[in-house]
Amino acid sequence: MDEQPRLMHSHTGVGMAGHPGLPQHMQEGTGGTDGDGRKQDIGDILQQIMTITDQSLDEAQARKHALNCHRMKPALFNVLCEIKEKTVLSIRGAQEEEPPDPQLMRLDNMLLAEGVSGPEKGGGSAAAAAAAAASGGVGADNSAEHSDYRAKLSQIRQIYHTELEKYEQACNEFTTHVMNLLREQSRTRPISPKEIERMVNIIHRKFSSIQMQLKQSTCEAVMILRSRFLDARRKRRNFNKQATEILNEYFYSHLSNPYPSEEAKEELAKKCAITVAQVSNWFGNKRIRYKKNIGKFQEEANMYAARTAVNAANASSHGTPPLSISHCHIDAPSLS
DNA sequence: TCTTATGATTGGGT
DNA sequence: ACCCAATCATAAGA
Repeated sequence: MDEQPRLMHSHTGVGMAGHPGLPQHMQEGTGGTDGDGRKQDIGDILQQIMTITDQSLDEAQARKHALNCHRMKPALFNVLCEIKEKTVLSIRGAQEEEPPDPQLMRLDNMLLAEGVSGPEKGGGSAAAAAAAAASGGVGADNSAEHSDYRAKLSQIRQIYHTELEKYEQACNEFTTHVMNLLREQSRTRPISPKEIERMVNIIHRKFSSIQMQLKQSTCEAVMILRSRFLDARRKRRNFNKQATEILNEYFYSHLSNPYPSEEAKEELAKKCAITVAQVSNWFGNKRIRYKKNIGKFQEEANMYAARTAVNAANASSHGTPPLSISHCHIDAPSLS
């Protein structure tokens, strides 16, 4: 226990006043008497350092060894650690355990939803499905339509993952390095395991803040990609022929009242593999455009009327008339 | 390249 | 909430 003080005061009485290596203001203490005492100690130590010789180095080495091997050393370090722990706790307060950052959670959720941070293939399908629904593409051209989107998304995903891995690796390397360093130092200065843990936490927090930046920029990239590829207006695709025929068939066979009910819209949407909203859009467009130029659509109207008539005839010859076809108007309709 | 067709959006009305 | 009308932006055709 008394080794340390002896070491500190082994060469007492040699003041530091006027020492060439020290700036003047260091010597003119403004603190109280306690500060003066401490400065005196520091002066002693400095003086010792200045007068170190090979011999004294050996001597110090021997002393250090002796100190390390002292039977009371663990106890001393324990006490010192305890004192340190208390001061640290009083300084830092109770803000150790912070709740998970809501913004980080939001970013995580979004990345997961976009299939960037999720499992390799499964996550992507959700975004692809959303893309399909938004663009209104159907069937075969669907996959071709979004292969580009998916390629870009997976590119983002790859960059994200490699970066994340890099950060993680760097974090782990740094953490182990610091831990080793602290463990090494704990032999010569009091460091409690708790302190090491705290240091590790600090490092992790730093790295996770870097990760958050990565996540944020990834999110931005995905949003830009989405807005570019999924803006249906930009990437408008015509409905396929079959869907258009189904819609036209309904329209011309209900020319007197071309307003499908919610249920009818749903059925049409299912048949055409498009959304109900798209069905509504189609009918809205069709009605207005038909009304604007009935003449232009006359041929089309006749064609569909004839076709439905043929269908009806065929169906009735088989004994089962179609449910949906009630009547066919070839004349000008009642749109107004 | 210019024109037309077409799906989606917007704004106003009921 | 639904519709109409105008408009946008792109696809498809000439």
